[in-house]
Amino acid sequence: MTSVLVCDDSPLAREALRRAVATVPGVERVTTAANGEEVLRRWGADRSDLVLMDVRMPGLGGVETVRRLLSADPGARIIMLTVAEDLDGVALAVAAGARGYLHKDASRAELRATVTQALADPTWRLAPRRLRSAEMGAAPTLTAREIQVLEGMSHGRSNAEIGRELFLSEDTVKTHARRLFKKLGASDRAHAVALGFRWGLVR
Amino acid sequence: MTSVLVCDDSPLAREALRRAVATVPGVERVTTAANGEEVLRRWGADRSDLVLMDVRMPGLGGVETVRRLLSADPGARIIMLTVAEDLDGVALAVAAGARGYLHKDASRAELRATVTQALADPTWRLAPRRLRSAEMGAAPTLTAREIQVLEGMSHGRSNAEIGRELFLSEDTVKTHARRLFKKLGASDRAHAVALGFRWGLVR
DNA sequence: ACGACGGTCACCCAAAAGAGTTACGGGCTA
DNA sequence: TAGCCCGTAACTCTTTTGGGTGACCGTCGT
Repeated sequence: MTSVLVCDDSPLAREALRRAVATVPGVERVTTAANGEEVLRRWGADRSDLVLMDVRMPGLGGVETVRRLLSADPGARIIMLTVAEDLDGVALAVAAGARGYLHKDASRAELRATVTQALADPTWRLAPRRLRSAEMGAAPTLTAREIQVLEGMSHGRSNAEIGRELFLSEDTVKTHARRLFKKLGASDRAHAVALGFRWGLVR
Repeated sequence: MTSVLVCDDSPLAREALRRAVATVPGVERVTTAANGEEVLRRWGADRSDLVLMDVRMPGLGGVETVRRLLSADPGARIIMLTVAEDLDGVALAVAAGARGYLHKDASRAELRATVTQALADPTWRLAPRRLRSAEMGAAPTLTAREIQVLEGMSHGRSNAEIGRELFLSEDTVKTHARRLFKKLGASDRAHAVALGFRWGLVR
């Protein structure tokens, strides 16, 4: 009897989570709790295989609940739920023994994948997936020259300056620039530099 | 001989951190490394009492470096440095054994307090303080508007487009642009975007 | 051997950017 | 209250950019 406990103080979020978790293959029962106290109170009589818990809750916070739950039952598997960059909460919860965390704005698929994983592997720890939206995976390939030009741009040099530096004519630099814009899908040099940073092509 | 090792791939941040840490009472030596490999390579011959390490680094990431460093020397004390909502990194690093973390935009006082605490108490763990004030070292302070304009630039928008987006005239956007260039020491928008990334002002 | 690609360069042209300057109102602070 | 910074805006003037296009020469792989 595989059961999951969802704990969140917001009824909307709780319900949404309950429904999402219920669609995970293998999950036969999903119970909910509105706060940490409720989780602890019921844990003795009714344990679940996995707990999804909001980091930020009124009363006992998520972190304190993790601590108490684990001291009562060291085998409890807990995944924290978090909105935004709740660094403190997540870090503390993980330090306290939570297995991982999920962004609340993670996709349903994301949530299900993580829950599936956590249920399948009792030793599972921290496989926090953050959706990299669309295009991640197709890293644009710039030539060495193009990278040099992009780097020049990132150092605030004009095309003419880059040309002097690389012993090229300004026109050639412009050609490289145009080509790398195309490859990166950049609309101008500032955009190209930003994309370069985001892709890890320059620093 | 109390020594601290600062590891960050960004020369700007590294230098700023080095200077800030050097002002902590009791710290006699501050060494720096540009990447995880360097830290590990030097650790055998030259250990420090505390390591400040960027979460996000090329090559061995901060997290992997933490793992390896701790498996080599379980007593190593490490504090992660992070920009923005680097949830994955921080959570992983803490799970791997880092003692805590610091936002890169924490104030200098913040940084010093945490380093002092970590050095004073070998058992210290996770006292992540988040302060707003900013200006670590020479970190330029941009106004909200200026950041918005910089972000617009990083998305490849023209001044006119940014203006439309923010309900400003193009001329006003240009004014903000000129001012933020001055603050960042940028020679053009591409340079400004690069510096924004290097300082962690945009992503 | 042909084609694709990369590196080099040139020319034209419209649009954008950047520098300099001025200005006004609001808010905070010394 | 005077000063300073911020946000807003406009104006001028010069420089730079970016797009389009065409071209020549290697190298590589098919």
